[in-house]
Amino acid sequence: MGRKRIRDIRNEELIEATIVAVHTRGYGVVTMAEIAREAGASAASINYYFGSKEGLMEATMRHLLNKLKQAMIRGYSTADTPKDRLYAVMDANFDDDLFKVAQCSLWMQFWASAPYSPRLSRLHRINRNRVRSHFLAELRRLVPPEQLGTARHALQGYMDGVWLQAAQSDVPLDPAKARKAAHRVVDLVVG
Amino acid sequence: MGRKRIRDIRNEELIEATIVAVHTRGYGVVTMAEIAREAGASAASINYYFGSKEGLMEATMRHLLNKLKQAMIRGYSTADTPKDRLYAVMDANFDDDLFKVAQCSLWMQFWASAPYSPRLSRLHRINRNRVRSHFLAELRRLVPPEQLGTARHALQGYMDGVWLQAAQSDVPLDPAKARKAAHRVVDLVVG
DNA sequence: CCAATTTTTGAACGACCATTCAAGTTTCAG
DNA sequence: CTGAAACTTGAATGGTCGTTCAAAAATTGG
Repeated sequence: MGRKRIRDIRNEELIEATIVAVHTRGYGVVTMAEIAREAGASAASINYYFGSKEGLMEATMRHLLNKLKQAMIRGYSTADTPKDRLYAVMDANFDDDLFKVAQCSLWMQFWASAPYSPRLSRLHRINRNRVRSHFLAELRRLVPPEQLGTARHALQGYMDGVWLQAAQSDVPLDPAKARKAAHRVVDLVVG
Repeated sequence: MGRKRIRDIRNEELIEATIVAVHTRGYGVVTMAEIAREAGASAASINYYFGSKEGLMEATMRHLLNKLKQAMIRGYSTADTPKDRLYAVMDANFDDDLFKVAQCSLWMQFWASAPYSPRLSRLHRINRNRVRSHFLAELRRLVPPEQLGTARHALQGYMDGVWLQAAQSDVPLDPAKARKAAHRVVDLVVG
């Protein structure tokens, strides 16, 4: 099992380097060599670990999706009322660990290229459905049935929109502020 | 002036082909040859008209931004109350001419790559500021000052979010339905 | 119909890049 | 200590793509 350690360490280093490199150079144009330099490794060693550039990208996306999932679980564990759980869904997306410019940027770029990669679009769809059903489950208890679709649409759209803007920010983000703003939008929508 | 005609016709044809090709293949990987084939022309002739690939992309973006601007002006001309003008801003973004999968897709991909191209990011910033100030101008008359920021944020975020989702759709969009939904969100936010 | 201008394109060029591979270096179980 | 397994990398490979350019084709004004 000692054998597995190095692989795990390298994986994480390379994924972190990927996040930084994709953010600074752009998903479409970043090269293996640039990612490798960011990680202090060689392009060949990335292929040794991830098989290909696409494999690296998929692994990086999985890493981010997992962060989101963990934040969601963490939030749910201390939320008792439907509205608190609605807040929790929002808070997970604006978690301190997730709501950073580089990560929002990466997220958006994965999003933009997901339709052209079966491996990425699958991840994307799974995540989107999970968020959607969380929203619906809580909203069902908070708004009349005829407003359900509109409310879900408004909240999920808002979330996406904020990430989109965050990705373009040239100053560090303020996750706590974003959560406050999100709560106010929730209040606006569910009354 | 007969001299200008051919150039204009070709420009439009090539831009339309660009929209289709970028949508089907992805901004990051589409090639000049693919765009040319879509337009029934050669890659070399695109350079003759637009100078470079980036020039073509900028021209295509300008084309879409102009469509949005026209739709906005059209909507404003028949809106009398602040709320009607707020509807009009939304309606412009979900105009029959604009709210199509290929165009939403293109829009989003431009968005994702704007930070890495000075020419594109300039266009992006200008458009974003125009939409923002339209929202603020109308909202000022509809919500109390302390809710102004939240309301603007919620509506603009919603708009972006819907485009984002529309870009991933695998069925044709229904602009009229999108406008109705947007109106309901506006009602939800400004009461 | 002619010459000048505009438009089109095939082919060539030059640069770039993901991936592979053979040859090294490091790590570690026994 | 030792040999095998894990890890690393520089260089080579094969391919792709944007751009250029010279020459051909089409258009236009006179």
